[in-house]
Amino acid sequence: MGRRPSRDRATIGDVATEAKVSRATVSRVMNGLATVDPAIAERVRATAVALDYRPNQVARSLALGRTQTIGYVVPDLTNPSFHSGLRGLSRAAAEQGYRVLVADSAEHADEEPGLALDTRRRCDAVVLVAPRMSESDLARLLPDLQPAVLLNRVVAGAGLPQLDVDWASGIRDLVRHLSGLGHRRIAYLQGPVASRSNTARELALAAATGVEVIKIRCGAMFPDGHAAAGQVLDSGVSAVIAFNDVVALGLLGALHELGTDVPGALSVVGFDDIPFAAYTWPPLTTAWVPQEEMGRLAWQRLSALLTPGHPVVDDAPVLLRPRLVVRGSTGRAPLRV
Amino acid sequence: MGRRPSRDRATIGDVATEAKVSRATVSRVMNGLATVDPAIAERVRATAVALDYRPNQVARSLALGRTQTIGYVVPDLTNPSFHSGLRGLSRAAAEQGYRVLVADSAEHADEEPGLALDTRRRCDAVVLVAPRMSESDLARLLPDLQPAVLLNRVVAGAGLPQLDVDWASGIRDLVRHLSGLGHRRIAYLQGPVASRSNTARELALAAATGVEVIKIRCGAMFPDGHAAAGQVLDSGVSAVIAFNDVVALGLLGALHELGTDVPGALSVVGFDDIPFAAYTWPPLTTAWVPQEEMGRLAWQRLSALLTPGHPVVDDAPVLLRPRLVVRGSTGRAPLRV
DNA sequence: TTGTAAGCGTTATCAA
DNA sequence: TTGATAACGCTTACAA
Repeated sequence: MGRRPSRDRATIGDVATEAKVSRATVSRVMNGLATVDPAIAERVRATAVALDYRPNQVARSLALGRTQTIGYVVPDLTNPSFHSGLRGLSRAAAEQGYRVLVADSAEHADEEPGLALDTRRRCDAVVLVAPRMSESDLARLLPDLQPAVLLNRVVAGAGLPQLDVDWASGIRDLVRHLSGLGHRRIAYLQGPVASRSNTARELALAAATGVEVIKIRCGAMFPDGHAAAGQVLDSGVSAVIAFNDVVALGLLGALHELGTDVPGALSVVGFDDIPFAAYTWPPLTTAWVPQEEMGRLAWQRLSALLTPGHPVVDDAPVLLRPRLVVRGSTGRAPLRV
Repeated sequence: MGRRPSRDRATIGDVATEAKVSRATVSRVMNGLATVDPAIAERVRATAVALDYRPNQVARSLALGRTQTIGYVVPDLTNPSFHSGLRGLSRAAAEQGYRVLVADSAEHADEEPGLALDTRRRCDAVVLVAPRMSESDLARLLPDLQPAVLLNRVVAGAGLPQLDVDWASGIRDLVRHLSGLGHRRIAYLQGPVASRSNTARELALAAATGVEVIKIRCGAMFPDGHAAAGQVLDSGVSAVIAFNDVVALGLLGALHELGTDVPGALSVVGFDDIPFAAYTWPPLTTAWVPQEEMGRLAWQRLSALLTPGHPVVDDAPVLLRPRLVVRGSTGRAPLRV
C-alpha cells in the first residue's frame, strides 16, 4: 500500500467528488478531450482551480506507459563540449513536452553501463555519450537501452541511430591549413587513449601526407595541455594540434608563461570551437563542431523512435562535418635555421 | 486501461509466476528484505535474471510516493557558472540514489514559474536558480514548489533553505585588492539589470570607500564584455571589475585586439573563478565562488527535507564566502600624469 | 516466512 | 456525453 504524500495534494478523485462527476470526466477535461459538455467542463475546470489540482505525473506515466522524459548520459558534465549538445537536446525535446534527465558518470567508464541502464528505466529513451566505454560493454548494453541514440561514437550493426563528428575531416582541414602555412613538423597532443574520437583523430593524422606528426601523450583537460608545453617545445615542431580546445587553451596558458610567441614561434590549433575559443589571446584557430545541432538531431531521431508506427530505423551513422575556423593562433611557419 | 509497453519487459508478476511465489515475495527479494527463505530468495533471483527482469521505476515511484529524482531549474545551461553547481548537486544526490532532472528556461524569466512547477511535479523536490525572476512571481511560486531550495538568491520569510553567495564580501575583497595596488577610479561592468546578484554587487560597490566607481552597462556573456572595451578605455579608469569571469574574458579579448597592456595600463578582475580563468593571458584575478560546494549543500538541505521526520527547517539563508584569487591580470595602478 | 489484497493516481474500454 | 471499472506495476499491512 502506498504512503500518502506529505503535502496532500488534491487528486483526480477529489476533483470528481467536488464537481459531482466521475474521474473519467475529469480526466477528459484535463486532457482537453472535446467530448465533454461545455457546462460540465467549465465546472470541472473551476473545481480543479479551486482545489489547486495538478495531475500526478507519475500516475500518468504509469497509466500511459511513458514518462515524457529522456536521459542524457555523459562522462563529465563539466566538460564544455557536452553543454551545447545538452542545450540542443533539452530545448528540442522541450518543444514536444519532453524533459531531460542528466546522468554524469564522473568519468568512471566501468560504471557507465549500470548508470545508463538505471537512467533508461526512468525514461522513455536515452542519449548515450560514452567515448571511453569498451566495445564489448557497449555491445552488451545497447540492446537493453533502446530506444536510444549514440552520440560521438559509431558502432557497427548496433541497430540504433548514431550521430558522430567527422573527426577525420576536421583533422584534414586543420592539417591542410597548417601545411598551407608552411608547417612540416606538427605535434599532436593525444586525448585519453581509450577515447574513440582520439583514435579517429590519430588515424586521420597517420594518413596525412606532406607533414610529419609527432605524438605526445596528453589528455582532455586544461592541466594536461598546460603540462605538455615543455615536451612540445622540446620536440622542435612549428605547430601543434591539440586534442581539443580545452587542451589547446591549457597549452596556450603555459606558452604565455614561458614567453613563447604564438603564432610567431609556434602555431596552435584546437578542436570543438567552444565559446571561449574566440576570446583567448591569440584567439584560437580550431575546428567548429556542431554540437548543439547534434543534440537537436538526437532528439529528432529519438522522437521518431518514440512515435508509434514510426518508419523503420535508419541506423546508418550520421557524420557531422566540422568547419575550420581560422583565428589568430596560427601563422606562417618560422624559417628553419 | 494502460497500454502495454512496446518492448514487453517482464513484470514482477511474470517473475512470481515463473518462480512459483507471490509477487510480494519477489518484491521482498528485490528490495533485499531479510525475511525471505534463502533458498526461495535464490530461486527468485535466478528467475529474475533469466527473465531479464528490471523493476519498473515509475510503478515503484507511484507505490512509494517518491520518484528519487530532484529537479534543477536554471536560466541557461550553457552558462559555466551553473555547471559546477550541477556537478556538485548531481554527484551528492547520486550517492543516495537520487537523480537530477535538468530544466533550462532558455532565459525566459516569465516562463520560469511554469517550468519550475512542471519540473516539480515530476520530482520529489527542486533546486531553483532564478536570478531574474520577479520578487512577486517568486513569492507566489515558492509555496507550491516545496520541498525546494533556492540558490544564488535570498527571499525574506520564504520558509525554505536558501544558499547564496556573499557577493558583497567578494566585491569588498576585490576592491581592497585593487585599492591596495593604488587604483582609485574603477569601472564596474554591470550584469543584467534584473539580476539579484548584480544588485548585490552594486550595493557593495556603493559602500566602498576610497575609490570612485564608474558604472558601465554591460551583461553576462562574452560579447557583452567584448563590446564594453571602448567605454572602459574612454572612462579613464585604471581598473575594471567585471560582472563575472565570462564578461572579463570577453573584455580581455577586446583589450588584446586594441593593444591595451593588461595589467600595465589596465587591471581587470572577474567573479566566479570558472575553470578557464586560470588559463587566460594574463591569468585572471577573480573571486572564487564555491559553486560545487553550493550544489552539495543544496542536496544536503533537500535530503533533510525529504527525510521523514526531519528536524525543523532552518531557513536562515546560508551565505558562502568567495575567496580572492590573485593572478596576473591585476597590477599597480599606472602613475597619473 | 509467505500470500492475499488493497492501494498509489491516472487512463481507457465499454456499456448505458 | 457520461460513468463503472479494469488496468498500469509495484509496495505493504495484515492474515495465515
